[in-house]
Formats: sequence, C-alpha cells, structure tokens
Amino acid sequence: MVEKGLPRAERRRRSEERILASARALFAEVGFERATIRAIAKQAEVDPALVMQYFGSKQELFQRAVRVAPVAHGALSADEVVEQVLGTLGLKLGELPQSSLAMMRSMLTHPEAAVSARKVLGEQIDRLAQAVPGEDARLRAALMMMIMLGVTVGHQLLDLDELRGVPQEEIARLLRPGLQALAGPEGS
Amino acid sequence: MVEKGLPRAERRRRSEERILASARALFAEVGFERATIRAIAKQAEVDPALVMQYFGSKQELFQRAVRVAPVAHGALSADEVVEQVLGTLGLKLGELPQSSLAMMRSMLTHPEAAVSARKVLGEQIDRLAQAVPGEDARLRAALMMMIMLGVTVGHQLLDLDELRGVPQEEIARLLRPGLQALAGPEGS
DNA sequence: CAGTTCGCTCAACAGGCGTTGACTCAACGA
DNA sequence: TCGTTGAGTCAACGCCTGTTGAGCGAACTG
Repeated sequence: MVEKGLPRAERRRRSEERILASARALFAEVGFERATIRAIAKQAEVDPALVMQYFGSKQELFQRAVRVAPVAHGALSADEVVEQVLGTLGLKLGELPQSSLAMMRSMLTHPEAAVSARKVLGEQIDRLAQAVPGEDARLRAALMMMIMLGVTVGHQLLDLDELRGVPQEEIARLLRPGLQALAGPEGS
Repeated sequence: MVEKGLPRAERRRRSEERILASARALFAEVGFERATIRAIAKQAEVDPALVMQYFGSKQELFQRAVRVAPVAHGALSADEVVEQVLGTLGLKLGELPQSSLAMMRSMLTHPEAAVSARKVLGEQIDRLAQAVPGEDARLRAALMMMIMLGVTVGHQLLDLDELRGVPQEEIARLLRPGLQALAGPEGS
C-alpha cells in the first residue's frame, strides 16, 4: 500500500501506525515467536524491510507495540480497590486493549514479555497494596491480581467454553466475595 | 551417551526415558517453540535424529511429554471441593509435575498445547461442578480453576517477587474464603 | 560362528526466519 | 527547474529449524 498524494510526514505516520496495529493484532493472536515480521508487514501492506527501517528489530517493534501508559497512582479505599480490580484486565466493558493481550499472550514464552508483565503487574500490585491493611498487603494484592489474570487468561486467551459469553457483571458478582476477603482487614 | 553392555531393549527404554525427561524439562522452561529438538537431544546426550526416529515429530514428542494421567472421578462434598482445588496445580507439596508446567508454559502460544489445556481444565471443571450446587455450577467451577491457574502462573511461570517463597499454607488460607464463596450455595 | 536385526549416528536437505544494502522514485527546498 | 531528501521496495545474506536417508557396529538369533 502506497497512499499517494499525501505529504511525506503524513505517509510515514500512517505507515508506522498501520505496522503497529498489525503488530499488536498478530502478537496478541499468536504470540511473539509465531508472529513473523513478514506476516506483520503483509497485513500492514508494507515491505518487511520497512518494518526494520522504522523499528530497528523485531524485539523493538514488540516493545513499541505493547507499551502501555503508566497508570496514575491514587489513594483508594478498601472497597474501591475491589471494584478497581474487577475493572482491571478487561472483564469490564468487554475488551482489553490489543497491546495488553499481546503482552499476556507472549509473557510465558518470550523473556522480554515476561519482564514487561512483571513490571506492569508489579506496579498494579504496589498500587493495590496501599489500600490493603496488614503485614501481608503486597501478598494479598498480588493474589487479587493473579485471580484476575487467571480469569482473563481463561476468558480471553484460552477461550474456555464455560466463560464464553458470560456477562461481565456475573463474573464480577461471583468473584467479589473472594476479592473482598483479600482486601478486607479480616481473613485469617 | 551410549551405555554399553546393556541389552538392546533396556538401552532403548533408557534412551527414550532420557529424551522424554529432557523434553519435559525444556518445554517447561522455555515453551514449545524455543525448545528445539537439537537442544532436547543434546541434554539427553543423544543424536537429534534419534528423537525423530522414536517420536516421529516434534509435535508427537510434545504430546507424549505432556500426557497426564486422567484423574479418577469421585463424588465430593462442597467442602472437600475447596480443599481439592487448593491442592491442584502444585501449590500444595511444592512442585507441579514437569509435564503440567510444560503444558502451561506453552498453552498460550502453541495451538496443540491450548487444546490439551482446555481438555485437562475441562475435565477438572466437570469434576468440580458435580459438587457445586446451582444453575451456574460449571461457571463457578471454572472460576475456581481459573483462580488457581492465575496464582500458579504468577508463582511457577512468572516467578513474581510477591509470591516467591510464600508457604503454600498461607496462600491457601488467603484463597480459601473466595473459593468457599464459589463452592457454597449462597453467593448471589 | 555367520547372518540378521536394530539402536544410534552422520551429513545433508529444504524451508523459513530476522536482517541488510543497494536501489527507485515521488515529495521537497532553494 | 533541478539537485536533495527520504519513504518504500527488491533481492539476497546467513542462520537455524525440523526432518530424512544412508550407513555403522554392537547386540541378537540360529
């Protein structure tokens, strides 16, 4: 695809954006290893060499594609924490951004994606832990995140029959007691 | 490695076992794609061609390596279900079999591993659902499994700081209320 | 002891991968 | 108008992969 008649800067911007979109889609669908630069370029209607020219390497393309905006920190109550967690990871409002799916899809098999995942999860855990009382606040916060991670993996990545088409409110309703037990002061 | 002086049948048995052990270890460590037949053969001190001769293809080797014995079905009470779930996926008694780790490591990026994972998880969900009352027994059972999956992924595969070295009883204690809420009749 | 079997190795193949450097040509600036 | 820039292409490179077929030599069989 060569969109003619456009200023150079605009063409470049659009091509870069198309490549990033294709990269996110393919990384999310099949993971880092199976998503080839050739396939990404084809979907973006661009030559594979252009991908290299713009992003330097497949690894750098991946990092650009999965980069997520850091979440603003803010003090939360214990109750808010539960609702916040339930809103994480795309159960609420349907879809998760492709960039997050791409990171999750690759995090078990691509070392660099694992680093990103640990970083993102760690930041969220820190954030939650501030609102959870007790010595083991970080452990409790981590378990809350892992619960959401597990459900999201089953739902979005493994596409389990039992979770397909279930309204997000129902899942949230079933998960809430467990998350409240983790967020609340009691629980021992 | 050629162990001399052994009967042919015994040599064959040992080589096959060494290959399977190496395969499980490498699939568990780096996943299907990054675990090359050459690396597996090297670790088993064997020629790569022998792996093909014995198992036919990398795919068949993977299937043999991750094959898990089907779990015996048995009727359980709701309380037993919770303890059973907490015992799943290797939180109890430390380690999970390498074959399970291999399957989990690859399930997001290797289609065949995803099929295996869905099958194994589906069987466990069916089993749990029999002991959970209500219309949404299968959904509740699925969420229980996903909780354990998430925690196990964080613990065994992502190796999160927050979960490292935490005694299994502590994690079980923190997770129990949430699992009981899912297993119990009330919860709406 | 001769002949066969078979566990195992060796060397090579074809194909796909990330990556590169030379090239084309339309948009640009003076 | 004309040289320069830079977006985009093309063809190829070296490497690594799963996989194969021929062959060796020790364990077997009679």
